[in-house]
Amino acid sequence: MRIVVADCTVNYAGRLAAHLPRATRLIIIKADGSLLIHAEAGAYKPLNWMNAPNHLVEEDGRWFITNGKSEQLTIDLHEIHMDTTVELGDDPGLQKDGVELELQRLLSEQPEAIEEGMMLIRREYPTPVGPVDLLCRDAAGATVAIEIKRRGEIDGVEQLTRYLEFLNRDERLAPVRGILVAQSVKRQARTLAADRGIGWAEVDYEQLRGADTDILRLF
Amino acid sequence: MRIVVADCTVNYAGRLAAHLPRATRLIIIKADGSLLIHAEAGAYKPLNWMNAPNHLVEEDGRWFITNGKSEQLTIDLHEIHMDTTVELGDDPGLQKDGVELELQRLLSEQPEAIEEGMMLIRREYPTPVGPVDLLCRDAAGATVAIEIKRRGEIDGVEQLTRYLEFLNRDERLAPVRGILVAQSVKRQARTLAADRGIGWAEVDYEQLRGADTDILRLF
DNA sequence: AGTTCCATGTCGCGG
DNA sequence: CCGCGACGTGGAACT
Repeated sequence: MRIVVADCTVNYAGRLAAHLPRATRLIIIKADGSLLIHAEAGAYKPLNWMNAPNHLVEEDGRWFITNGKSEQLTIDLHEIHMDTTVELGDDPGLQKDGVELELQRLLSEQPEAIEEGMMLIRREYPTPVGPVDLLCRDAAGATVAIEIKRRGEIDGVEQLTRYLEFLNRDERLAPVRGILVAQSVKRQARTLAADRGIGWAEVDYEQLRGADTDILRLF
Repeated sequence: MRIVVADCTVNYAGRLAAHLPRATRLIIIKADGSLLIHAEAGAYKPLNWMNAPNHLVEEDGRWFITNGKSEQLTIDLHEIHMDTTVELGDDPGLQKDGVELELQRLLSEQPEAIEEGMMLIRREYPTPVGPVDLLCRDAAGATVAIEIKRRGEIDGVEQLTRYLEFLNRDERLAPVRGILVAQSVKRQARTLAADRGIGWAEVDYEQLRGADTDILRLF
């Protein structure tokens, strides 16, 4: 990783055109070639960047970075205040915990946590407007579409509405009802869901994980 | 801006829980307090971060960063390879050109690029649920609401559906039909649009811009 | 402050 | 490789 602090002017042409007037900025070039330009303010998002893979040509005081998708970045370096290269090595990577995918995995293994007698038909059941998180059969034998969110908000209800619209046209499945499942379901989402005849349920992530561990322990 | 390269272990607890095993990484602390942790690979997005405003406490070999939203980041510094502070100063900011707004401007000048005989009534036509990008009249004299996106996806159809719902209550305009216009319209968006009786059209940005230049040349 | 919507979104997964 | 949806989405504009 090469770390440069320099007075620079930057131009980007690609998905749009962008220009950075002369100022002092931090420029990072990573081992894979990706390049970031950061300013003093505003976290997270670089002012300008170029993702790997790309090609960097350095000629006196000017860098040209191009990639295969006809994007081009030009950096004019007026004055260099720092130019260091450090070896970082591979990163073992981030371990996340508590996101939707994990919730989906846990619930697909314990659909009865949503409702007594619920059984999984299929995870990621495809529809013309996208896959339903879980398609289940309830205790009475009726089909249930389940949308899982970390936080249950209005767009979760909208999404589920679209799925139900299409699922209910399939004679083999209809009638299909829907349940929005989340760690917490907001008031507005509850209201809209109720209005559309869609159910909702809150589940406890820690408890699900506990049960999951218990299941593992049986084997 | 403080630039640190160090062997570190990181833990984040907040919107989710995340853990970074020990490895060498780049840590940036900006003037506003925001903190970024970058690895050798993967551009743009930091492995972990903490946006300003936040509070940093440094005690031997360990940093605690907390913010008002009960998010917490802990960094254990095992070995520091670099620790530099540089003064960057204010950034004049980025000048952008050529996103959705530009597409809207071009199409408002060339509505016939969407459909033969189309004429502009008004750009950013207001409704109770937000402004419609373009309100037009077609060759037959009927009102048309046009939603412009760079990429036509499902939420574009949803947005247009909401506008149409309200526009069609206005007797002076009704009946109003809708067209989703984008550089490319995805299959799912087409399906949903068709299902709702909404049209879609793809336009070529470069071609529009070319035509725009030609128009300018006439004057 | 809360909401909505864009983004050079990025990222990761599944077909 | 493309399509599709989540994201600690971030960030800006508007109410």
